[in-house]
Amino acid sequence: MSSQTRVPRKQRASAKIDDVARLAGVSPMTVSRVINKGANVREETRRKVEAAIAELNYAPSNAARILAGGEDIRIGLLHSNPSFAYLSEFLVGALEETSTANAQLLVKPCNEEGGEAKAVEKLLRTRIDGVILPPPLSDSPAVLEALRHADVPVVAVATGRAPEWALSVSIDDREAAFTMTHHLASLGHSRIGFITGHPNQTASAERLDGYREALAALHLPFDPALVAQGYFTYRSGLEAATQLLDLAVPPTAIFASNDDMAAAAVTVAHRRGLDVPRQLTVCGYDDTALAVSVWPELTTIRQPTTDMARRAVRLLIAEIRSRNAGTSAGQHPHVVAEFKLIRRDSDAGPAA
Amino acid sequence: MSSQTRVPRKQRASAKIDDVARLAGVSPMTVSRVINKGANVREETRRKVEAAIAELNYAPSNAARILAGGEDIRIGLLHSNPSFAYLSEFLVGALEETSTANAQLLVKPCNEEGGEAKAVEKLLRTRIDGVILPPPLSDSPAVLEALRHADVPVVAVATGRAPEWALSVSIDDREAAFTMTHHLASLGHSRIGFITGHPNQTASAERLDGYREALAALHLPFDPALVAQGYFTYRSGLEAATQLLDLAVPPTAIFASNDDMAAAAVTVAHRRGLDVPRQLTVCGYDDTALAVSVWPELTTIRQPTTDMARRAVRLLIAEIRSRNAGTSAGQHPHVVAEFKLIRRDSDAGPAA
DNA sequence: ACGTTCGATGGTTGCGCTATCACCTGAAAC
DNA sequence: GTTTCAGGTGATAGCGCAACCATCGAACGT
Repeated sequence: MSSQTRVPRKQRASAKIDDVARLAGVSPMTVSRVINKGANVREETRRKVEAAIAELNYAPSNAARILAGGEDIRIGLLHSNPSFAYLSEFLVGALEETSTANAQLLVKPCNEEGGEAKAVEKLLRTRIDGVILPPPLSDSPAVLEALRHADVPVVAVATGRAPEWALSVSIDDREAAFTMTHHLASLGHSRIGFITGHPNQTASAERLDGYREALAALHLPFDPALVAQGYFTYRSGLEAATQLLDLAVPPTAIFASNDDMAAAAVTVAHRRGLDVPRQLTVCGYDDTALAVSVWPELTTIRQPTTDMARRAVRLLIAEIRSRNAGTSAGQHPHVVAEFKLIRRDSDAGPAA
Repeated sequence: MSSQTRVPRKQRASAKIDDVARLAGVSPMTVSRVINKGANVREETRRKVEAAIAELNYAPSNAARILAGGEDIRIGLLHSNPSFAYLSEFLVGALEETSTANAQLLVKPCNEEGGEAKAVEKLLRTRIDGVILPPPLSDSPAVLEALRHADVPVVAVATGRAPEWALSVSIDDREAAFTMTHHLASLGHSRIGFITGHPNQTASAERLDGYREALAALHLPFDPALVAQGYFTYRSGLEAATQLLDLAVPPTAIFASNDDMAAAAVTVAHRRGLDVPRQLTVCGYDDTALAVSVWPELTTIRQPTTDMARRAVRLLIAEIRSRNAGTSAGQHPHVVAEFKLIRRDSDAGPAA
């Protein structure tokens, strides 16, 4: 009835697709095509449109895109307190990939020991299309089980033995430990001590296996006394290294399952007046910031953490898409990333 | 003309606002009101709607909300490589806050020395409403200048001297250093060595000032020989500590401007057969993971990093909103967070 | 020469939500 | 008893974009 002149709701300063279309002298639809895949657009038209986009500094509205039928992928990332240093590299990679894929990343801490299932439940209540699990959560039976129960796609990262039903991205811990052990042997060491990781992380066993396999391959004897139990903490490394160096015939090299424990081994050596690496070689694993915050800087194994996070996100998104399309092949890819032995100053041949 | 039955575009499994409305027997608009602020809705109606929401497990579509006139805040976070451990705590806080505020966080590395301005430019090209700068970028004149030029709201975090035109969140470095120095003196130390931070980070000077002020307040002499230049790196800490301990009358305590350098000081002490803390007290700053990855664990100053990130985001969003509303008061709040002296095992009274 | 096909383009519609205003009730005010 | 007003509620109209046809011209075949 009334010819009311409603006030416009807002004045987004930024250009919209119609502005671009007008400037380029085409329809909005054509602009959309140029932005998206650009299929079936004449070269000349495309150029005009692109020029218009550049001139107006146009950036499509994500919200509108999603609303108009684009997908809206939401990925949850659960993390627990340990290894903040690792987490940040991981987050950066995940964030990067989710933003280029136009997905949302929801980061949730999952700290309390018993509250894991609860944290999962809480996360899932917000409609999550997939979950990405960095270590050590990627090994947590409670979390894994809760997620499996919810039938949500999951990527387990850097775990030694990912569940079959999940996706995974990891390095070959066994091979990495093999490589490091081989490296130490090639330096001339034959009594190589090993400090294990926490028994509830599957990677720990893999690393130990790699150590043993290398020994076997090199026809070196495996001496159980040279394997000391550690728990990935500095403190446990202190004890393990002490135990190893207290041996009647102590090792000439110690390979620790992470950098914290390697740093601890260095400390123990120094306290005993042992020069590293002249009198004792010490190697770590993970290449965390600690590896270069210690003197001498640690020879260690580096995982491409940021890149692994990126890959994990990509894997997850692919799985989500194929699920949505009903194309889920029931395949669960397990990606193996390349590790790298980083040689620094903590290794040398055995003392004469 | 044609009574074509268009195929529906997609079948979002999840409930929409209309479903809730129908179930609750009200209009979508009422549901919207309940979701948002709930102003002018009868208590009974609200309850019905809430029940319907719960039953359908309804979650509003962000995209639709934004599109329908909600704000769409995009915050950029620039970071450079140093102190990955810090970054991750920071990221977690920032992510948390942006997601509850329904804003987007765009994380961009800014590594190359000269490419800072370029990184800023690249970030700004994507329509950014504000930028959050963790250290050490919060002290980078190049970055700051580029941002100021672009007239974008900025929060500088953990900088000693934030530009007036920007927002900031930091602890009072001067007071923190004062507190630590005071603590050492109260333990009985009167010759307290100090290792400075990198001269291009403004917090360094603040910390030194705090040290000097505490000395003055305690009527202890200030001896320039007890101040050694460091650069926040482990290596520089090694040199600085060596210099300090080589003094004819060496200090009985060393206060380093960060944990890395404190760890280095511990190493130097150990190499000289000095027991820490029995024969030398060493204290750090920042409470990074390193502080507890070293033996003895470091007494240090802890910044509430995660919380500071949260606050920074909140500050930025408030500023963006008031700008959008044209209410920008020209005020630039500078929030001061609470630090905490964390006492661990690296300090004790001076040797008798 | 004329129909056929296909590539390029445009018009229309609607994604799910909220701003706006109209409306409708009941209670207080006259 | 009627007016007034406020609080509660509903109807309508987009937000900016992309899916879905429709269309139109040109290259192609016979």
